[in-house]
Amino acid sequence: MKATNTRLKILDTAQELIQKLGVNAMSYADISTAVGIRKASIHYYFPSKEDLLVSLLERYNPYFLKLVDTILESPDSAEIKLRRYCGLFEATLSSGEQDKACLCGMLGAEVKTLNSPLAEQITQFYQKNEIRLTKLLTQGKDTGVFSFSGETAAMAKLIFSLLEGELLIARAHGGVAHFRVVVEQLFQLVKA
Amino acid sequence: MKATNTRLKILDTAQELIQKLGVNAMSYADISTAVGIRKASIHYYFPSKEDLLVSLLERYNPYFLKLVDTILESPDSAEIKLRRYCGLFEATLSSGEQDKACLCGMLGAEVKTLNSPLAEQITQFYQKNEIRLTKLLTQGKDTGVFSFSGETAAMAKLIFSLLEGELLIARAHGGVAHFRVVVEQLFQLVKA
DNA sequence: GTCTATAGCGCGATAGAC
DNA sequence: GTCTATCGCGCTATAGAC
Repeated sequence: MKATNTRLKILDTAQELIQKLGVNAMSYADISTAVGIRKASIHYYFPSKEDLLVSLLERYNPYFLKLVDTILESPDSAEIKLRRYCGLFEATLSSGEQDKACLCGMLGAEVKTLNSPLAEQITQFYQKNEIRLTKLLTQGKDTGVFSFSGETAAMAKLIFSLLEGELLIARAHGGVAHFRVVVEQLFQLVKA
Repeated sequence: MKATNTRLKILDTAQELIQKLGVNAMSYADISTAVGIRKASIHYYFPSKEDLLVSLLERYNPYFLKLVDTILESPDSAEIKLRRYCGLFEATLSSGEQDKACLCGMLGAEVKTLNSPLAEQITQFYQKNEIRLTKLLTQGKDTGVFSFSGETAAMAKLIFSLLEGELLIARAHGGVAHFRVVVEQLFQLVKA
């Protein structure tokens, strides 16, 4: 697991291509062009495409969840924390020069074309986000900044599906403006 | 008649494959196996893959929107209407033997790999659903069965993104049960 | 309308030189 | 580690027989 520069460039490029186009439209040829190496060199680091995808999620999931944990452990109010959490998704949509979706959102759409180790990594990403959102919402209710009917865990599932779906919808229709409208509406629903 | 039957079988099969696997994982070979004809015969009806996709949306969009209009024009309460609207999505998820997402939800994820006539058809599907949801919510507010803060149009966008996202998430994690939990939570948020 | 046959390309993957 | 060269496969698409 040495972090050579080439290896990192391959991972970065593959991730960007998947977030933009999807797994099944991303190819070793695309990566080799973007990185400036030959296809065979990619196989040196990642013998099969599945190896590449597994490594991608082994890097992405902890990375993203670490960002979430940093938000959760901050001294901010629950409202600010939720805004920062939504901001992670908005940043994905508007960073770089192209519209990107969440890596696990894209992979989720195409999950029926993937093998079990990958499917489980995707599922775990969803679960862990729901758990963290549940904590965040619980804190918000306890501190009196959030108020909504229904189960907190159900609300967490709702928010996560909303953000993942919104990321995919907004790329085709409405862009960042659409995303922001929906996030503001979400706050209308949960604010005390 | 026989010709028409074959054409319909091709469209049905292509739609099911896309809803399950995505556009870029669906192939003429898959369709030919399922329908029981040869690849060349599919090209007789749909010369290029893009022709097939355009025809698919020319059929799917009016079909789905007609179902929605039937719900809107019914004498049901706004709450029942919204339940029936969500039911259209749940039926997609649980009908047949396999998990399927919304056709336009799947295509939306892979929209960056599609040409402009298709991208516009997808965008229009989103817009028309948001417009109809806005009407439904307005009626619900006017009749006193719905009550929520914020703009009605923003709430419509939120609900549509939620349902599209939930369809994709639930296939990988939680299934129909997950879907139902989220829909129930949605009703907690909008009910007066 | 449906078939066989095939063209032409891009894909993931491997062998072996350097 | 990176390269050239190549394999075998699956893809979209076309030509032409029936």
